[in-house]
Amino acid sequence: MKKRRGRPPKYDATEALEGALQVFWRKGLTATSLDDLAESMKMNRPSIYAAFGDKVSIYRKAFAQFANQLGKELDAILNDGAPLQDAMLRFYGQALEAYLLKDESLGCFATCTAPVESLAHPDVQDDLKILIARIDSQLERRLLRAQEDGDWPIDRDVQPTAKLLHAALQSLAIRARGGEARETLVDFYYATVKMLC
Amino acid sequence: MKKRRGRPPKYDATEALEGALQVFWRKGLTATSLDDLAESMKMNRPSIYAAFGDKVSIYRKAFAQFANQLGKELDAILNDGAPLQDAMLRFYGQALEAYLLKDESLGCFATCTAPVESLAHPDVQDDLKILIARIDSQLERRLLRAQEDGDWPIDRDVQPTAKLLHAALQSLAIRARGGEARETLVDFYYATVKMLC
DNA sequence: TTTATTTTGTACCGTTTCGAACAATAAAAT
DNA sequence: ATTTTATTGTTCGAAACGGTACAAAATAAA
Repeated sequence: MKKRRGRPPKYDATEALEGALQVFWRKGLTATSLDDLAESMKMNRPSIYAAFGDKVSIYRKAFAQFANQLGKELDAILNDGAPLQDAMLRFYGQALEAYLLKDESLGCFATCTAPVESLAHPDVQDDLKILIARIDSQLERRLLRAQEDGDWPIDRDVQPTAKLLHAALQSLAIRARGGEARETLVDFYYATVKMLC
Repeated sequence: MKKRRGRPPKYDATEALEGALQVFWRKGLTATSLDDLAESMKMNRPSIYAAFGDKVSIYRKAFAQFANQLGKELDAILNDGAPLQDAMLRFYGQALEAYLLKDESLGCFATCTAPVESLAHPDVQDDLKILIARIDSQLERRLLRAQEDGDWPIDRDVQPTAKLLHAALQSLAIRARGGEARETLVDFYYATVKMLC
């Protein structure tokens, strides 16, 4: 680890991308201006461009950071030893906490901001597709383990159930963004867990 | 029905809004410029403004037209006398045809373009919320009728199942927009109908 | 102390954007 | 015909946008 040579950066890359994520989450890619980003990333525009490239590149890097953190959190929730039903209730409960942060109707960053950009920006479409497949896969593996543990009926189809559980999560994201009340969303995911797990 | 007095409009309001819908569907509200709209609505900008107001107003009017047409189509599919499973398969099949029109990964206009705008434009949030509730309600009524007809188990919960069927539709929309292949989407909705209907 | 290197921050450029002003046009009413 | 009313289409202007040039600043190396 040798020392850098020039003037030291004032920013931290992870923190800056976290700031970018917060604006993109609320405004989406297109409606977010470079001035918005400069403010929330606490950098000025030339520094942003030098460090992360143009606006789509910043969005994709923020998306990647979001996806990685999400992957870790889901893994922790799904694989902490709790039975399937408990795990899934906490899975949805924690998601909903992020979707309704501080009573803002945020929804999911990926589900609510990426689809609209995916036609104009094929790279974003790929990012979204990969993230969806990754969550599908995490849920499938959890269901498989539940079957091995005798915690979930062996005769049910893992893959479609995983996708349906994922669909419920996406629906929570969209419904939260649409302003539905927390209570109705909670009722929905409880019923979903009851029906599918 | 008396005759209008001034120069007759060259445009038809429904057709113009249909043109607007097509651009908004692909680009979303923010990324669509008034020049884009002028081209697809076959009107020039001042005429658009006089007839439909500003960009958000145009979007909301196109959204309303979309929602009304969708409501009628769903009603026709769900209530044509076919058994529940057949009706739901055609419900998803017809949706997917729109979502993958001409092998464009369009997804659903409402699901893919409205959420990202709903924080900046509370009116759009309301439009989205109302449309979601309307589709929920149509599915609920169909399940209730299936119970009355002995076509669906009386002991299952109508409301959560309707929302879950709706969630599968929303997931199809997002997955289509993410570029998933038609075949995997078809497999998903067949499995969904099998599990829930 | 001097030089090399890297980031910062001000200022700027060309383009695109939204919205409006204005005259020209087309039809009905008088 | 003339007037009235409503839409069309050209044109304009002010603001916002994404992106960049360039000098000042800050640190390590020589």
